[in-house]
Amino acid sequence: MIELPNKSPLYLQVRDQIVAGIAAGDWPVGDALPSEFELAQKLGVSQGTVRKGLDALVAEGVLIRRQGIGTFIADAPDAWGSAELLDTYGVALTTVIELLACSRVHASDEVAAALGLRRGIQVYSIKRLIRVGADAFGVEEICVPSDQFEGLDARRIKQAGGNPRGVFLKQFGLRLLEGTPRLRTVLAEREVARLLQLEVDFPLLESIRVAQTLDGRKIEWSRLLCRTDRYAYRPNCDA
Amino acid sequence: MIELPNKSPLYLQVRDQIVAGIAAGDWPVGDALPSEFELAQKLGVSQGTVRKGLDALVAEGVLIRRQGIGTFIADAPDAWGSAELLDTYGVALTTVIELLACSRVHASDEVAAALGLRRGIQVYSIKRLIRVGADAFGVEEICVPSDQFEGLDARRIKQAGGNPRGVFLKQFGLRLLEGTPRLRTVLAEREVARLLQLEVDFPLLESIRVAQTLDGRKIEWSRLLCRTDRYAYRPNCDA
DNA sequence: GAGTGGTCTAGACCACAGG
DNA sequence: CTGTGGTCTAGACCACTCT
Repeated sequence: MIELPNKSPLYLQVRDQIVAGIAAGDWPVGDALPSEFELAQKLGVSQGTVRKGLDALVAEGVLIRRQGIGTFIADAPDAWGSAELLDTYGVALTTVIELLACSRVHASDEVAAALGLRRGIQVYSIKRLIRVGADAFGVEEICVPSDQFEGLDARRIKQAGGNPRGVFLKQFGLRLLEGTPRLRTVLAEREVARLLQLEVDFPLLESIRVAQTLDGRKIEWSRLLCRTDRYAYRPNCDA
Repeated sequence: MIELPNKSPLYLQVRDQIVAGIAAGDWPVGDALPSEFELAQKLGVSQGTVRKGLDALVAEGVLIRRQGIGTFIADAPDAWGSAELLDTYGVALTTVIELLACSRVHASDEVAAALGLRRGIQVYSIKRLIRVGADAFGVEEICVPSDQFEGLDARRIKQAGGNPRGVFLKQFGLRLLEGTPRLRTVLAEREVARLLQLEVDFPLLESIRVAQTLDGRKIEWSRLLCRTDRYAYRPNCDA
C-alpha cells in the first residue's frame, strides 16, 4: 500500500489503517465500511489481504460481517454483558443494570497502579447495581482517567441506556477490549452489604479487570463484587 | 478434496481430516505434520486452503507452527497450567503440583449432569494439591468417565510428570479443550481445610470447568478450590 | 440483476532454519 | 543450498441479500 518500506505484513498495515479510520470517526457506529474490493483498491492491495486485515477486528468484535450486506462498525457491548450468570443448575439468567452514581474522585493506589497513572490523580468512578429479577446480585465499579473523558456524567450514561462503554465509544471515540479477570473472594464491607441486602462479612466474589484501547493503552479498571450463593458467575475472556 | 459433495467449506474438511489423522495417531506428540504443500497435494487442494484449515487448530493450541521448520503436534498443557496465579501486587507466581490420589468412584449428581452421564456411573477422580512455595494454595479434583480411560491410575499419571492431560492424550489419544469456568465462593469443608491448613469455613474460590474433545464431547469435569487471601487467580479462557 | 461477503486456486516471492 | 512456514496477488466462482 503506502510507499513506506514498513516491514510489517501488509495485512497488519491494513488493520492499522482501518483502526485509524475508526478512531478518526470515518465510519460511526452502525455504519458500513467500504466493500472489501473498494478498500483493496483504495489501499492498493488485493481483496484477500484486506480480508485478512479485517479478520482480527472481526474476531475482536470491533467489526461485524454480514454476508451479502457489508461490514459494519459494531456497537460497544456492555462490560457486564460480556459475562454470564447461571443459576445453581446451569441455566443462564438475564440481568438488569441500575446506574447508582458517576462521580469524580481521586484514584485509589490500586487503580492508579493498574492503569499506570500518578497516584491520586482524578478519575471518574461509575457505580452500578446488577439485579436478577428483584434480587440484587452484585455491584460494579468502573474507573477511567478523568482527563480522557472530560464531562462524563450520569446523564450521558443514562442516555446511552446505562452502558458506559457506549458513551466511551460514541462520545469519546474510544473502544475498549476486555482483559482477563483477576479473581478473589472477599468479605462484604458495609456499603456493599447494604446495597446487596446482605450482612457485613458475607463472602463475595471479586472480579477485577483492566480494559485497553485498540492500540493497547490500559484505560479502564473495573471491579465486580457479587454474591454467588444463589448464582454462579461465568466471565467470558476473549480479548 | 474427496468426491463427497459435502457442502461445508474445503478448509473445514481439511481441518476435520487433520483432526481425524491426529485421533488415529498418524503423528504422535512432538512429530511434524507433512508440509503444507504435501498436505495440499495429498488432499487435492491448494496450499492456502490447507493453511486456513490448520489455522484454527493452531489457535486452539493443538498444533504449533515453527517457521522454516514445520508444523508439530503440541503436547497437552496441564489443565492447571492454563491459569495464572498473582500475588497481591500483580506479579505472577510459579506453582508446584502434587498428586494426592487417583481413584474410581461413583459420579456425583453434579458431575454426571455436567458430563451428560447416567447418575452414579463410575468415574476416575484425580485429586491434586497446588502449592506456591511451601504454601498450599488450592486443591483440584478432576473427574473423567471410567469407561473411556480404562486402567488409569496414579502410577501412569506420575510417569507423565503428574499431568493427567498428558496421559489422556498420549495413552488414550484424547485431547481436551478447556471450557470457561463457573465461579463461586464457597466455605472450606473439613477435608479441604485440612489439606490447605485453614480453618473450616474459610472462604475459598471455586472454579468449575468442563473440558471437551476436539469433536465436542464433554468428557472432563474439574473443580479447583483455592484460597485467595494471599493470591489472586486469573483463569485463562480461550477455547 | 447487482453488490456484498466467503471461498479457492495457481503461482509467486519472502523469511527463516538447517545441512 | 533446500525445504519449511508466511505473505500476497489476480482472478474466479459461490452464497447471500436487497431492489
